[in-house]
Amino acid sequence: MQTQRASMRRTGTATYVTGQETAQRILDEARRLFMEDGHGKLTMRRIAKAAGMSPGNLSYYYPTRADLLADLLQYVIDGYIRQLQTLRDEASDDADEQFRAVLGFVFNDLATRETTLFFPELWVLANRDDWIAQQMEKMYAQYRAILVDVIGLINPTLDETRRSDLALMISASIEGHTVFVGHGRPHRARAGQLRNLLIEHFLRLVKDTGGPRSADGTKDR
Amino acid sequence: MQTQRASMRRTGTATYVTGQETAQRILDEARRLFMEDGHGKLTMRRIAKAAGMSPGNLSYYYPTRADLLADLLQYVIDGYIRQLQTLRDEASDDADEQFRAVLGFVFNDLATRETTLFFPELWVLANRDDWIAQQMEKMYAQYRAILVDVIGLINPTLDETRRSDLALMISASIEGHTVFVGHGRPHRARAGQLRNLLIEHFLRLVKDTGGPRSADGTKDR
Amino acid sequence: MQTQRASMRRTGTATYVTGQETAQRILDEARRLFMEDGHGKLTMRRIAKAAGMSPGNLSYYYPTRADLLADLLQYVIDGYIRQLQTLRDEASDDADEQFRAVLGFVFNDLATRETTLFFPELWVLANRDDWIAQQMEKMYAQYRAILVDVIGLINPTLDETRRSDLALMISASIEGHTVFVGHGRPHRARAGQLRNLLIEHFLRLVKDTGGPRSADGTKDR
Amino acid sequence: MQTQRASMRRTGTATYVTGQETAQRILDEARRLFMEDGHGKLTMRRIAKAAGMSPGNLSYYYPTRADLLADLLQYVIDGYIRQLQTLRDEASDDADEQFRAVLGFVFNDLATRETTLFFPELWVLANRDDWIAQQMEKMYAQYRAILVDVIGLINPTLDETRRSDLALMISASIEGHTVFVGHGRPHRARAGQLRNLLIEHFLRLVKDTGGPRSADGTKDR
DNA sequence: AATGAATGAGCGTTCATTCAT
DNA sequence: TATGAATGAACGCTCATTCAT
Repeated sequence: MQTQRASMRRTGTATYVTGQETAQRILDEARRLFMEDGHGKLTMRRIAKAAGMSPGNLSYYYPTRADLLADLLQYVIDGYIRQLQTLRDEASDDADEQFRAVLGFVFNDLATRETTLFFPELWVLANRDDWIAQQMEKMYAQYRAILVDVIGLINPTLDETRRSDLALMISASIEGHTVFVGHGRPHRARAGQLRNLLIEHFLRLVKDTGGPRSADGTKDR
Repeated sequence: MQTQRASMRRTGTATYVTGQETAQRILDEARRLFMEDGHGKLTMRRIAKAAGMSPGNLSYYYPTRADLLADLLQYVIDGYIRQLQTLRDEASDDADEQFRAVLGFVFNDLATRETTLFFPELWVLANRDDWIAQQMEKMYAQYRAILVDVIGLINPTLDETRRSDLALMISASIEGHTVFVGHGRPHRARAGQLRNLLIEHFLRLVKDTGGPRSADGTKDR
Repeated sequence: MQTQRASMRRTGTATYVTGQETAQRILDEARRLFMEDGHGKLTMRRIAKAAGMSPGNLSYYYPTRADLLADLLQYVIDGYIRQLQTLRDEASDDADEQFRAVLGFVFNDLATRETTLFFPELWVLANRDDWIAQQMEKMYAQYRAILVDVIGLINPTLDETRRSDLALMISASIEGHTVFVGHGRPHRARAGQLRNLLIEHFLRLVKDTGGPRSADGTKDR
Repeated sequence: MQTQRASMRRTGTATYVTGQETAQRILDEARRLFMEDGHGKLTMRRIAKAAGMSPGNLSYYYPTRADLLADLLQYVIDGYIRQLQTLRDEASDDADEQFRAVLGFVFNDLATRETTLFFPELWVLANRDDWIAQQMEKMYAQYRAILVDVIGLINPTLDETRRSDLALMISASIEGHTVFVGHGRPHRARAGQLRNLLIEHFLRLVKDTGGPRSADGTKDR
């Protein structure tokens, strides 16, 4: 497993121990504030205060807010990627169970307070900032890569395109539930039901889908 | 059907014609700015300037930014609700076709620039503001009500709960595609494929799902 | 004579009486601070405080510091231009006396605290900002225009180019004395001597200079 | 003749070779930045970065910005003084030619980018800081000393005061041209004309001026 | 002799809001 | 209804400076 470091926009070198601690404190507090109050209220001053430092010192580590935000998102996204890799490593032998494990994990995660609050913010930012869109896509791509593999195990007759499309469709569908059954969302009570419904159903779909150019009625309309 | 104007937080009485026109102009320009640059850059000054008025006069119509935002979201959401109702009214007799029409419309809509930009912003706001969450849920509830009806036509053996769960799952799944195949999003080229895949597949699911407490392997895990 | 107004970069409309007063107070206090402490210490906050207003209100009148500075320089320069025009209007009939009056006025003015402090700041700004350089040149051009006229009266045999060159040389020479005999400068005690020396001498030069392409030994070396 | 280095405010002892090199690098980079962007943008951080060092280390050499500025101006001024002395040493035997050489050199120099940008900054600083005013005066005094000598050679009948006044007047006049015919200034195309006009004319003045208390019409007015 | 780390004040500017006109 | 005029807090950021390492 990789080391923790994700910071690349930081100019404060953090070579001393105190510096490293400060750098970490910045990311942690920024992360907390981001989750808590969203991007709009994530100001340099608030981060500095939360991390117990002066604004001047914060901008020694991050000269601009954009730099800090970039590192912060990288940091959080890296956390998710690491979880995904762990997930894969721990996968059982049975393909169906792998499928259930991966989607189940994501579904459960989406209901946590952190994820429910974080991802919509990320989606908004990605809509306005190309670099953020890229990082986000990189993360989702890693996630889908796992899905593509598992789908291939379940139904080896599917070609690459079909596997990709299925993975994309499945992951997009699950992500969509964040807004409805996520933490504090109105239908969170149905989360368990929907999770099983969705997973079993997509599992069946993967199995049932014919090979390349299958007769599933797909034609662009 | 509702009237065109939805303003309820506005304190300016807008009893004169010019006042009504101004009120409308505010909402239209605010809407445009919201779509264009997002909630974070939607400031009273910018709205006032866009609507060709002074900030002072804007705050005659909307004493606080929150009031304006509330009316604005109501206004935009009402627009979507109206579209949904039109959709229902124009539905064909064939249940399958109704299903395809409703979901097809939503899927196509999600790829428009406006919707791709607007909904994630709405989701973020709903995460932080209960009133907004309520209005959003009201809108989605109307949308799902249509779905529940159509699902009932397709498969009358399903009980209320099952219909609701299916409608929720289907709508959530489709919404999730906004982030991946929406306007400017990295996989927009697959939108057509995914739309058909998703719709046909959900249609089959609705048909195949057993009656109440069906043996679909669903148990909370 | 023109009205007092020079402001063109101001966005505060100053239509009310209080607004006009405020606009005037800003320019006056800014002018005072500029003379007193120089461009480097002329900050929006200091101006606002000196004019007894909030920074927010100052930026209602001048959205940016550059706008304020532009108006300020225009305002001060206009003051000098007005003085120059008065000077011309009051000129006596005798050409020699006109010459002495104009140069004597400038020389005396350069020794005032205001002018000694203001002009070097202006020269520095003109070195870095084209717009300021333009405004400055416009002012000096008006000044030289007067000189050119008087020189023509004194020695009608001179062609345009020669008159212009003489005016330029004379005015530049006098300006240079600001740094040496201006207010608080080390040789201010010699100001009187030098003024007479310089003026009489330039007067003789104007008289002695031959017509166009005179045999004054001028060849580019 | 002075040594090359003039640093007197510096507290870093610079006893090691590397220290001396660093001290030199600071002055050179500071000089470059001062010429390039002016006093207002000459910050400790920018100098440190340009000299490839940390702000902390810079303040080991110069504890305050004022100290650095003092040394810097001394350094630059010393450069000019050295040029002036070279000038004198290379002077021809003919007095008239010496006069032309000295003034010609200064006039040409004033049109260089460096000098056009540097001197007005110096004048401004001298207006606000006595120590700087002193150093500047010291430099100009040396320059005028040369002029006084040459003037004495040309016209030995002049007494000290008259020679001094003439030197002051001549040097001030030439300095004034910086703003009008210097580098990038609007009348730089006339520089050659004006130089000859001015020099020949002042040469004649020196020759023509009567002895002490001459009847040149000079009376304080 | 040098860097890393930190402070605290100040910068220009934007903002929601208020209120007299 | 509408604008003009004003506030005061907050924003991101830069600065000279200090001090431990």
